Amino acid sequence: MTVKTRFAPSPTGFLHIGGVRTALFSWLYARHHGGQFVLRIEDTDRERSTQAAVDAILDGLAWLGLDHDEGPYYQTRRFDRYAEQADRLLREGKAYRCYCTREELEARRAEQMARGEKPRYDGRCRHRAGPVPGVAPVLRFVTPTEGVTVVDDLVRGRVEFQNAELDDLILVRSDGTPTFHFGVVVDDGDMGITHVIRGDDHLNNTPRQMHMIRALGYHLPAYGHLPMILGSDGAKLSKRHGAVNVLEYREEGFLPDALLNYLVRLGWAHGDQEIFTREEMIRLFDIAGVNASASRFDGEKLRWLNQQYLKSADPAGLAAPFAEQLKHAGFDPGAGPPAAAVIEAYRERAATLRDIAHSAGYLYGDRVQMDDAAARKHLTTAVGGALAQLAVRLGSLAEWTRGGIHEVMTSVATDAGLGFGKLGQPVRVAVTGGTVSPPIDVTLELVGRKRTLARLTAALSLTGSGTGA
RNA sequence: GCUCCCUUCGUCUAGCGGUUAGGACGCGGCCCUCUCAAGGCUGAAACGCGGGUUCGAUUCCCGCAGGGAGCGCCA
Repeated sequence: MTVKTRFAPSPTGFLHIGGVRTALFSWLYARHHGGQFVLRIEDTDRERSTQAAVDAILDGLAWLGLDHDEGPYYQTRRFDRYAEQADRLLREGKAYRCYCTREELEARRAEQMARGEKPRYDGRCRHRAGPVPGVAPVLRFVTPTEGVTVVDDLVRGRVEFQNAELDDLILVRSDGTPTFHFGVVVDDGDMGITHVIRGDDHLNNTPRQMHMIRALGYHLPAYGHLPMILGSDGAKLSKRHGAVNVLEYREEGFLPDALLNYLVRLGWAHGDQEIFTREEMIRLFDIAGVNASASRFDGEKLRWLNQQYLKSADPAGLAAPFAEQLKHAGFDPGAGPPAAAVIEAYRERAATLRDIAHSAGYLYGDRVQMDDAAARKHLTTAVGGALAQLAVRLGSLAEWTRGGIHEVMTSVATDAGLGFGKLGQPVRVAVTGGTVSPPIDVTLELVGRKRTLARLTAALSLTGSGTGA
C-alpha cells in the first residue's frame, strides 16, 4: 500500500507555526515511506476564507520546501461531490433531515449544561413525520448509540470512545453547504488518504468521522494525532509569544531549514542528535517515536539552531535573503562589500540574517553612526599618533587584504609601544562607530581602503591630536 | 459540567524494571582572545503526589492533583 498523507489547512488566517509542524510531520511521513503528500484547502467557511490566506499558506509551504504531490484541492470546488454523497446517505437511511432551529438547539444545550450533562443533539428528528413549514432543514448523520469505537492512534495508542457519548452531527447546513467533518471524510476517502496526521484537537472528533467513513464505504485511514505546541509560558501559542506566522520568521532572517529542524525536535527525537539535514529527517523520522505530550516553543533555541545553520551554510546562497534584510534595515546592498563576505565575517556573532544586517550598517555607506561614549573612551589623545601613522601605512599598503592589514597594524602597534588590542579597539571605533565587529583586520578589509582612510582621518579630530604624527 | 488526552532539569528531550537518570538550549565559572562572538572544558538544575505489582520502580497498573483538548448550521 502506498502511503498518502495530506495537509488540510483552512484559509482563515496566516499559516500558523503549529500548522507548519503538523504539515512537516505529515510530509515527513509521506517522504519517509516514499508516498504522496496532498495539499487541500478547506475553505467551506466562505465567510472567513480569503485568497490572501490561501496565498500565505502556499507561500509559507514553498519557503519551507514542504512540497506536495497533489493539489492544492479546494473544497469549495467539490460541493457537487459532497451533495452527491449526502444524497446517498439520505437515500440509504444513514442520514436524515433535521428541522430543529438554531434557537431550539441552543436552548436545549443550555438546559443540558444546567443539568450537568454533556451538551449534545438528542436525535429527535430521526423520527420526525414530515417537514416543518418555513424551516430549511440540515442533514444529520445517524450515529450509533451503542457500543464502543476504538481509535488505534499512531501516537497515542489505543483510545476508546463510547458511542453513547456521540451525537448526530450535521453533514450539510441548511444553506446546502457541507460541514467540515463531512468534507474531510469525503475528501480523505476520495483522495485515498491512508494516514491522517493532524493536531490532537481532532482526537475527540475521530470516532464520529470513523462512523461516517464506514457509512460511506471508504477504507479507514490510520490516524496519528500530534500534540500541540504551546507558548513559552505554557499557554496557547499566540501573538504575544512572538511570531506565530511562519512568514514572519522569514522576515526576521531565519533560514527555512533551521525552522524545520527546530520544529521536528518538538515532540520527536533521535537519540541525542540535535541537527538534522532534510535528508536525515526524512530517513530517520518515525511517527511511532512522536511524543504524546504538548511542548513549548522556545525562541532562544530556535535562534541557536539558526546560527548553527548560518555557520554551515554556503554564504553565497544566502545573498538574496540577506539583501532583503539590508533593504528592510534601510541600507543599499550595492553600497557595500559582497553579501557572502559580510555573512562569512558575521555569522559567528549573529543568530539571524537580520541581526547581521543590523550590525553591519557601517559597511553600506560613507557615514558612520558614532557611539559617543565609545569615542570618548577609545579615541584618546594617547592613540592619536598611532592612528595617524596607521592611516599613512595603510594608504601605501600594496594589497588590501586582511593579512596585509594585520601586518601593518602589528607593526604600527609595536612602533607605538602599544599592545595590539590598544590599537585595535580605537581603530574599530573609528571605522565602525562602535566597539563590536569581526576581527579588526577582517573588518577593515570589508570596509575597504577608501572608507577606512577617511574614517581614520575623521577620527583623528576626535582624539584631539590634530593631524598627529 | 461531561468525554478524551497529557505529566523526566526553567525549556526541548534520551530512557522502554536494576543507569553516578544522558544530551541540547538557556544560566554560572574557567580557558582561548584586538572587541563581540564562536569554540573547548566545567558547574548548578528533573523523574508531580499517593497506593499497588515486583527482590527491585522514572519505567507496569490504579487513584489523585495539575495542565490541555473536544462537546457549534467554526474549522
